[in-house]
Amino acid sequence: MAPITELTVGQVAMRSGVAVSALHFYEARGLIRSHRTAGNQRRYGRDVLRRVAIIKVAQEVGISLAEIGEALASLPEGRTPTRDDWNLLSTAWRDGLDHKIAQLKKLRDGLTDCIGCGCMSIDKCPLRNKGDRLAREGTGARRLVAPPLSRTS
Amino acid sequence: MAPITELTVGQVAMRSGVAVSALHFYEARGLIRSHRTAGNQRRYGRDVLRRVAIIKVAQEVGISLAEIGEALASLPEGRTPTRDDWNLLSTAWRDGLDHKIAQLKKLRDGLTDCIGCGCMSIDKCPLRNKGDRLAREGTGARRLVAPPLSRTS
DNA sequence: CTACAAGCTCAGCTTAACTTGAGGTCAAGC
DNA sequence: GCTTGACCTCAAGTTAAGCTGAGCTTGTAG
Repeated sequence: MAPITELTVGQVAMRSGVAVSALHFYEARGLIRSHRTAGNQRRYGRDVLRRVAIIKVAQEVGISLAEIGEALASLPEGRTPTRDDWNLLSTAWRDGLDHKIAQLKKLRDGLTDCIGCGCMSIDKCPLRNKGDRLAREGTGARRLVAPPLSRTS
Repeated sequence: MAPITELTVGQVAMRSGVAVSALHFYEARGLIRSHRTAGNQRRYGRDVLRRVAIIKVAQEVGISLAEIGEALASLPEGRTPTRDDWNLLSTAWRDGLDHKIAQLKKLRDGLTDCIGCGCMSIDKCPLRNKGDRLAREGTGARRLVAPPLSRTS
């Protein structure tokens, strides 16, 4: 019982809930891959659905596409990823999330005290100092949150 | 012992750790205010330092400038904000932060289970469904994280 | 065999949050 | 009185993460 192995962009879009244009975009960024039919149309393997699902989930917690791309790149290029492959990835992100949660908690707990207290000089305030990494990260727009997750690479 | 009440952009930049251009930008967005000298140069009151500090802190937790602006707008325009004014503001944000932390925790706890289990179809997976609000939020770039905080207005 | 939906590519628009640069002014030291 | 550094304004560039539309090709259903 050979399952329907190949999916068109439209099908992937429908099933994953992301727009076709977004899929094109992810592919251009190397987050997902496809091969082409004789008529130059994209065909995706089934695992693309899971990849896309992960992309969405990761984005929701503030991980940038670039970082997601790095993580996904750690998955085997040739074969379909096993459960272990995925778990490795999710474990790595768990650490990042833990860190982020801790960060947010500290901010929450410190905020009320700190805002009113006048301690907010750059050097002394714990709130300010925590984010110093973010302070200088190249030019252009800064990411809104996402502290660099620990990378496995 | 009259304290140095007036600060130049450069001084504010140095003390707050943000670039002069960013201060201009915040001012254009109405997040901070200044008056001008005879020679058209900006002069800031001391409370601008705290405002800027808050802007930075809030940004680190993923609050957009627009939302920060709204919150800061709740501060009294005329007089220097009292401690109570600031506390009101921080309390409002605390709720947002609490919500966000809870969200992140649920994600973290669900991630490892969910990624490997194949449940990630759009309809069934709790991870996917949680973020549905974010899925359609106008055109253009989406914010990376920041679920709309409860506004006081 | 002819519509018409679905694909394809490529260029350009969008938002957020700034930065950079050009071209000109202000102020303080020597 | 002049030079130098800090300011000023305004326009345009930058990144991320796509969306939109034009113009053209594929594929499939009637």
